[in-house]
Amino acid sequence: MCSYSIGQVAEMFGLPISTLRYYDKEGLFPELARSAGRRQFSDREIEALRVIECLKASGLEIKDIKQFMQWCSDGPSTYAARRQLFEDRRKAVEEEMKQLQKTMDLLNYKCWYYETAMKDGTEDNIQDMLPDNLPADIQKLYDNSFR
Amino acid sequence: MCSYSIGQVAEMFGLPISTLRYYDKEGLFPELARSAGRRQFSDREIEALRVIECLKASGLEIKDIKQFMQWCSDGPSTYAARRQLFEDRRKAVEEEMKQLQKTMDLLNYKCWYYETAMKDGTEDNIQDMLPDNLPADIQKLYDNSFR
DNA sequence: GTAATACCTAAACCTGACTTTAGGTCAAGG
DNA sequence: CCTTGACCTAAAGTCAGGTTTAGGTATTAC
Repeated sequence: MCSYSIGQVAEMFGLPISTLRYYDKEGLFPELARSAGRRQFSDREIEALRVIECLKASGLEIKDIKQFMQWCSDGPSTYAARRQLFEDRRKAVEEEMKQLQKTMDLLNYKCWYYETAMKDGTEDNIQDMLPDNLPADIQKLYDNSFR
Repeated sequence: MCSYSIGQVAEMFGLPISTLRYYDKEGLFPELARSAGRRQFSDREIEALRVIECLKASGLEIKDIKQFMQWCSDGPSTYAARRQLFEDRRKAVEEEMKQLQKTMDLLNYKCWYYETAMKDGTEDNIQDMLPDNLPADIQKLYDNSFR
């Protein structure tokens, strides 16, 4: 069984030590061991940290991550709840990716817009032709970013 | 030329009125007109708001969005800066999408994990076989989420 | 004329996720 | 011995991005 000090874990994950202490205080490591007052991170906590980063990236709040970690300590009776959580996060991330694609479409449109403006020396030409006589692929980018 | 009240714009964008006032206070509508003290949003501000939502979704902070809006008021001399901003945002969003894909991979792995655990009634079997004898596609999901 | 709406400002407040500060313990090295 | 380094706690501070509050104005509907 290997265990790591808080400093080693901070190094491994590129996180400040204060963040790990904060996570612990918020209940994200319900089974974290101590030796002479010092935290001893085991492989369980290393894997937990990977999941914490994933759930955070999916948009979950700390207090809900805490709930999940508690479920993990509660054993097999919480499998269904844990599975549902990951399902829900999957849906949320899918939504987020769709949103980001719309964002990307508008960014691409704007890049084209300013390239054209720089060629012309003015944006007036583009602005006037906004309705429909701009290149079909460009118009599509602009439209996609709406809905 | 049509103009909209703050209430109409809030309705159009599904935003609280207080948010629009806050954006205005932060300098996001440098050319916003007033009539008898009331804000009059024109098509310029409507388009600005679309861009604000896009830049926000790309991860840009309010103070940097303000800078961009200022550039827009400053005329053609800022075309290059504006273009560069959108380029940079495009890169940032690309990165974010890659990150989200890794997140998605781990979420998918975890969904499979708990489905299997529920079939088996325990997660011990899965945990023990973590190294390499799990289905290749599943192992890949787990690995992908690392780097 | 008076009451309901829709707007206005400045300033205080809120939330989540950390970070910083101040003061303390403990083990190893010179 | 005593100092350095790595750890500890509780509590206060920070920051972005708003939201709420308190008090006021102007227009419209009866």
